[in-house]
Amino acid sequence: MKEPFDRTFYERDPREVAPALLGAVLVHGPTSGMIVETEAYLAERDPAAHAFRGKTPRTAVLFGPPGHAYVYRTRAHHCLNVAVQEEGVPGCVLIRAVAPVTGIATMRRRRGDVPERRLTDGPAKLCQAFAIDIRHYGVDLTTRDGLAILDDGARHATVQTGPRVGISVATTWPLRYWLPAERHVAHL
DNA sequence: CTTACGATTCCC
DNA sequence: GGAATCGTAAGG
Repeated sequence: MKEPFDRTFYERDPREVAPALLGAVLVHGPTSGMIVETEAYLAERDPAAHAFRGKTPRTAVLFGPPGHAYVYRTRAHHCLNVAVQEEGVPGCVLIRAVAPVTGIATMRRRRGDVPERRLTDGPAKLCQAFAIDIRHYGVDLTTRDGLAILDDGARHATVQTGPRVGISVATTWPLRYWLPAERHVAHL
């Protein structure tokens, strides 16, 4: 039986948590999927991080306790992150892609007529497929209720790393992590 | 109040 | 390559 990670799992540096999240299962109602791609955003000196310019109403949850969802809107889309590190330290991990496991028919209905591998291969695409939006801002991901991330109990020795995507600064930092040979990873 | 700008996606 | 599209943050 898969269980949520405990609080201490999320208390670490985003560069540790991001690869550790690969293989874990994102669950929301009937939909679930294995996390196959993540990105780390650092609490300190990371000009690409939303928290770089300090605490605002939008980024407040990043400064709160770890393991809570940071959902933000960009243009017409939503993205899901997990706040990590201890309270007051705004590190976070962006969930960039999952591989669908259950509720695929539901995802199809929400995503429209797209190829199977395009269902959840992007941060905004997976939010649409899982019906994650701003209402999930701040929700605790360490409980089984509602939106949750469950531990698959496996270790993933072969994690691929490379530059983050979609940003305009610090573009060469190798803070993107994904499972090799995964069809559902974006930009592959 | 006004303005600039996206941690994206989809279509041409 | 370019538009969609609107909340957020910063500045007047």
